[in-house]
Amino acid sequence: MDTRAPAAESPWLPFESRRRARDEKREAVLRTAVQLFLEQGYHRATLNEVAERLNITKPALYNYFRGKDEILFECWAMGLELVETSTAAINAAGGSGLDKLRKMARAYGGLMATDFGASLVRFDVRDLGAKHRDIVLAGKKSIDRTFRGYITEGIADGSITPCDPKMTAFMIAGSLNWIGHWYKRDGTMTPEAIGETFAMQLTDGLAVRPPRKPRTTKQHTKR
Amino acid sequence: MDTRAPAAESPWLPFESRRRARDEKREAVLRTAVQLFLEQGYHRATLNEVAERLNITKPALYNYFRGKDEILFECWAMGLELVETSTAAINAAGGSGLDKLRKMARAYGGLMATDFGASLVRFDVRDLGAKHRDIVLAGKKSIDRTFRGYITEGIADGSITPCDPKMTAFMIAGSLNWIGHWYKRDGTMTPEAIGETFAMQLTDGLAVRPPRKPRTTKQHTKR
Amino acid sequence: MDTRAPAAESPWLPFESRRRARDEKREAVLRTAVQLFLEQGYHRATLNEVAERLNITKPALYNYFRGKDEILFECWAMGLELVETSTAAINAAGGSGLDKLRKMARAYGGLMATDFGASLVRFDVRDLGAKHRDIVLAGKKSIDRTFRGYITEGIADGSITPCDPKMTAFMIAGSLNWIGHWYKRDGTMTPEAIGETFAMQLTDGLAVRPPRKPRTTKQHTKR
Amino acid sequence: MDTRAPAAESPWLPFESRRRARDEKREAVLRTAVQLFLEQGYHRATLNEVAERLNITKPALYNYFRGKDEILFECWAMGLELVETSTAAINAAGGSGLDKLRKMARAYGGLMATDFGASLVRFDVRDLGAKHRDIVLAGKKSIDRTFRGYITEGIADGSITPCDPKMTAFMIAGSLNWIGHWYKRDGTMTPEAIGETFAMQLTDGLAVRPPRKPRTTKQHTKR
DNA sequence: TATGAATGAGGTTTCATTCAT
DNA sequence: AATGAATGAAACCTCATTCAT
Repeated sequence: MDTRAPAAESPWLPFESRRRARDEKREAVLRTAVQLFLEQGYHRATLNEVAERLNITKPALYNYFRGKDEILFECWAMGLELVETSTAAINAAGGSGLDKLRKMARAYGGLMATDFGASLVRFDVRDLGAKHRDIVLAGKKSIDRTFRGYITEGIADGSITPCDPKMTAFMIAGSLNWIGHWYKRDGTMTPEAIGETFAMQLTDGLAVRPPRKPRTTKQHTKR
Repeated sequence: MDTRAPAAESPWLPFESRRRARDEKREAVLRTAVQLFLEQGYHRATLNEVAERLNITKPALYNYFRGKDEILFECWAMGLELVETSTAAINAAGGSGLDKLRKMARAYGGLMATDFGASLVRFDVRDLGAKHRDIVLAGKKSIDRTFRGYITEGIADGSITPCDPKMTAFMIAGSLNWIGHWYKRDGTMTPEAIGETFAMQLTDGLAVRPPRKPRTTKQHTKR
Repeated sequence: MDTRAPAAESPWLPFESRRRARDEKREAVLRTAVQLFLEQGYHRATLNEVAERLNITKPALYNYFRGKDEILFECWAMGLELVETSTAAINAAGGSGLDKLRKMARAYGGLMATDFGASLVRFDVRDLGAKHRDIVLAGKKSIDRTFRGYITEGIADGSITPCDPKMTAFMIAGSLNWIGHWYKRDGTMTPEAIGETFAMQLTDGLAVRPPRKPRTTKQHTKR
Repeated sequence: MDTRAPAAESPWLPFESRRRARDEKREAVLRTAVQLFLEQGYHRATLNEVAERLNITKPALYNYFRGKDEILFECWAMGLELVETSTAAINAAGGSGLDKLRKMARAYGGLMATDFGASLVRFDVRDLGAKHRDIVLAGKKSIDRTFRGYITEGIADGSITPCDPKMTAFMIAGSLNWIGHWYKRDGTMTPEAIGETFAMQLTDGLAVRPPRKPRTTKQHTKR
């Protein structure tokens, strides 16, 4: 019942603004849904409650999404997009393999403390339709390839100690993924700090170290 | 398999053997269920299919378990038991903090490639009743404490480079937990090998290293 | 069958009428359910049959009630309301204790020949949830208190022969309650007639009688 | 399997005693069942719990009864038998219609405070199979006829004020039946006392009274 | 675009009952 | 006579989804 009349000046704006309104609502649904899905788990969460939290009714959701599993898919899509943005930036910035790996760990670790980021590891691809599932699996594979790629690169350019890239990627990514499971927003560390810590410590063992002088004093990252 | 002749000698054996039969069946249910739950996810898996795979009918399951969620709980309980057995052995063997941590990583990583081990990280505690949930959460907390304990010990005894035990434990355990998500039985590496690899690489960065001479030949991490 | 034309005049009516429609349906469910419950007994009656009789499907019932036992509770609530209405009217009208008791017997006895009235004595409180059960028990207690109150009043004001109010109330109410068990709608007596008969005969023995002259002709109870 | 040899002296006794044992067990089942049925209601009570209370297992019950509804029927049968015993005694003793009615009220009222007596009014004939149901209905009808008969007799012999025997019987029996619903064993009045009170008060209004002198002092049963 | 109402499908659970031992 | 195990039937309930308005 919005009765303000902008229609006079431009027959086009209302359409635009209407579309924008629509997109905003769609996003609102998504943000609410992802929270609920994370809170209660996809299966226990009901569309009814999603709707309730948005002060609308269940069928209204179907104006924005084709069904529950499409909402789920979009959560994943958002997460994947965030990751891709990060990797694009990292690739663009260049640097050694180790550099990139560290940046990636930092970024990805941070994302894991995010609703849409956590979606990547807290939801179950088997809840998706075949088509969507394939897309998501492709996205996850791509992330894995990114990690492995940086490691391989690093080994090649000498910044990373030789190792099995596949296993090492699993190790690092697994460690970061797990953040999505234990991170609580009320924790003491910010997502960035966690990403940073993990990035350093995880890659510390991998860095090719310059010959050290006999230790005299302890000189360490933390503390 | 038990071919010892029963009834003749003792009226007591049949009772024993009956109880054994019961326990065996209970275990069979559990093994079938955990596989199905892992395959399809707890919510998609139906008791009907569990029963079908066992060539019995659904209500027969209720002879062994009080309900679906009790089956789920027992999967967890099995996993926790396995972990506890491992830690007990590790503690009994003694050694430096680093030693223990490595052994733990090896054992725990190996378990993650196991059905009941994977239960610890693939299922959702919110699917349990309040009572069972508390037990499981306590168990998980205990595992976390074990990891942290070994790290703290190691720092104290000088075998581990000082670090934040909490974050480090999260890192290591997370990395190992992730095995439960990606490991497929058809993979090329045995669970033990994976546990071994992870154990070494994860703890390598933590080990306090003797002063090194300038590198001449490659003699890296993997020892 | 509301035939007043709605939508033209007011955008508000449709809402009203919709709400009314909803209430009417809820009531229809209740009337159908109470009949079925009385016919077959609460446990033998299935929601499926309730739904069938209403030409809807079972889950549709859940739009109006939270579950089978809530329907049961509402039957009771309807019955209790009817009784309360009666007692309110009786209290408002005033009169001697005996007067009130007679009116109450008449009204209550009549209700027992009613679906919702019979609910009060034909259903089992143990089929209710704890909360609802408490409400119903309170309601029953209140009815009992009403009977006893009238008797006590009557004794006090001299209209009723002294007696044990508790036992007498049990006696009278029990006698009336039983109507709910044997009354069949096809019987020869109307509910009102039954109420009347019971009211007179039950209270006749209680009435303080004026000294009689030696009986010469039969002039008894039935008046 | 029983190899103790009492057989020598009498091949007949063991049979007798075995049958007696069987009957005793059957009765024990019945007593336990009727209690449970009254406590929880027929449908909520499970054979499992009946068996548990008897320290046997569910299938063992089937040695004594053909099924749950047969147990229910036997409860009724016990109740009916008790009533019939009473009426037989009353009839044998003779007396006026009023006398018999009073005795009957006393006896029947007392029975209602009994497990098997309460069975007559607390259970639902629709839970029985058709055959058993017919038997029970016949029994209830017979009880009704007995009440009506005494009343008719009393009217005929002048001991009871003329009235509608059908309604009066309903009234009296209903009042007594209700005892089965409210009587709790821990109450202050014994079953006999209740029967007595009800018998007197219920029939008091019916008795043809001798001309009374103007009341001077209150002289009443209770208080 | 949003809603109330209704549906279909399916799942867990309970229990009386039977059967082989 | 008694048991453990298993079954069949059915009931309640939940929820995503659709449809008419």
